[in-house]
Amino acid sequence: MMLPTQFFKCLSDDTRLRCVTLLQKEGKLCVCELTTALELSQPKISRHLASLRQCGLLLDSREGQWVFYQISPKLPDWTSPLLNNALLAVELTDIFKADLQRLQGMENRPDTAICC
Amino acid sequence: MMLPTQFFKCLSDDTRLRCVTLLQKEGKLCVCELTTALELSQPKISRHLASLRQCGLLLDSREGQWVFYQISPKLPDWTSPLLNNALLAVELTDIFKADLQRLQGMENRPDTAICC
DNA sequence: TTTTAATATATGATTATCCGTATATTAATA
DNA sequence: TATTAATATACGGATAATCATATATTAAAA
Repeated sequence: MMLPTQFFKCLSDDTRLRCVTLLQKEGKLCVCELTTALELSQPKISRHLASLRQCGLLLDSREGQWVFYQISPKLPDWTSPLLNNALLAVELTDIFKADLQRLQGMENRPDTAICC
Repeated sequence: MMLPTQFFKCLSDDTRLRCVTLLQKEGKLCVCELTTALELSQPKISRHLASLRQCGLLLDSREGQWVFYQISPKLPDWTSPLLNNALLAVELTDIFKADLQRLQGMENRPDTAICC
């Protein structure tokens, strides 16, 4: 079960906060989308996603060669307003704006590739 | 200036989260009140309060032999809803309830002692 | 079946965090 | 001024977090 301190620890690292808020904004993203958006190494992204999955904050689902992550729908109720306010705070930062822009400018995104 | 990750790091430790939420609830408390409420050693409490003051989350003010701490009024706007929701989450926990009860049951609290 | 793309994990090193204990500082009081 | 109460800090050790690099796994495609 998720405890408040554990929840805040999840958001206390730059890489993790950027992943979580981007997922909060976009709903569902695969590892390579996050890697591109954040401009960080794949192992670094995977490692942080694994820790977020292990503590129950994120849910993963494999679709073919891609693994998609999303905010877990099973989180306790008190997390929801905190996640919303975290996103509102982070959206103000230049780092987040740049992450979102790189994501939207990314070519060959798996979601769009599937429908072609 | 306070950044989101730094803010969450402040709340990612049990001792700090208990102090911050108790201050959020009670407005202003001195070190010995927090030490009594949390049943932790004075140096441990002081060390965490110092780190919270250094990053700008708390404000301290000396009144005679006591040093009072409170949530800083100079925090950026995005912190306010996060602090409110953090309190709502923490208030549900047994640890917080016990902290509050010990605080309210404390004898010779400096605030009340002053008006005698 | 070989190869390639996407993702995960293992390893070892570095750094950060947290703690208990001892001691210093500050202000009030005797 | 000596003492006491409240608070802060210094020190050393233990534990945890983070990272870069290398390698393993999984699924698709050639």
